[in-house]
Amino acid sequence: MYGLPNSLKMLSPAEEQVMLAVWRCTPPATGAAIAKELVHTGWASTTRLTLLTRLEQKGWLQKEKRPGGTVYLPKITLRAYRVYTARERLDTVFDGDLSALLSALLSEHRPGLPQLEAARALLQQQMDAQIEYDWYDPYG
Amino acid sequence: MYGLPNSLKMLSPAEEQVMLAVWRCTPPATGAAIAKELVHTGWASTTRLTLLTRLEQKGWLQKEKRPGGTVYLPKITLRAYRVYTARERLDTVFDGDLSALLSALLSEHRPGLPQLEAARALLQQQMDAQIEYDWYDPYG
DNA sequence: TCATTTTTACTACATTTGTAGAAGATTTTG
DNA sequence: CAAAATCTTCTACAAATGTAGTAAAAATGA
Repeated sequence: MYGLPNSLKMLSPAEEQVMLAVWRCTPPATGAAIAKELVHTGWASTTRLTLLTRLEQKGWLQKEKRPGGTVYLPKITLRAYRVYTARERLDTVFDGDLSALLSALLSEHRPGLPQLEAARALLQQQMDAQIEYDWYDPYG
Repeated sequence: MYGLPNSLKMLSPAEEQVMLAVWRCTPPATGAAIAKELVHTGWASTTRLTLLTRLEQKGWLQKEKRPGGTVYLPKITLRAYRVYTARERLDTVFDGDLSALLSALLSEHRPGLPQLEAARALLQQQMDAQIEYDWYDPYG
């Protein structure tokens, strides 16, 4: 449901920054809005534009010329990208081991209780669903 | 405690594969053992060696010539790298939001109950520690 | 130990990535 | 609308990355 089209390879770090900036904008993201989201990079405007163009060529964005300025529409949702990148790390570096990943995250970081509680609830919910599934599935 | 030395920038995908292969070996990792861990890549042996050399230059590995063959010693532990890369994704793509990351992981994947239970236990443990900390810390 | 196999060092090169100047097109503003 | 400010396109280029050949060195086997 959330996989990326096969043709989309991994983003380079600079490209990723641009995509994240686009996703941060209220759509449709205008050139100016994206620029604002990228001030922290200190890039020349041409650098930003080069990256936007490359992202369009690679199929991550769709550029649309409108009166008042060009807008850039993500072809991939942030949600899909998150699923993809999280999964990629889990499989590549953590051998698919969810608790190993979690443990790495917690080992340096002290998320607040609400964060932790929310995360735990998610897992609990997943577990409940799983149990129900096992219970009712005739092939389980 | 687990941060990478600042001088170490991110690994490229190919370099990461090599480091993962080295970590998979029982130390000390010999050239042959590493090669075995990388058969799936289909790389020419020179490709592998080029990458090993680059990793040494960049400070990820230490090469040691021994009678019987060179061995490669990781200067960075797998554990440290995992912490680093997990954290990097969390901050960059998930805005530091742990449950967002978790939710991305669960949305496509159906880890088994033991996996989920282990993960939940980890969180629970972290929460307990947190609560205790809040309770006793005079500055909390 | 000498030929055979394996490993390593050095070199090479195409592709991708990071970064931006010059110049033309567009938008904004007085 | 004309001048000023901004945006976009095209072009460029150095550095990093992916990939491997050639030849020298080391290990192995007979």
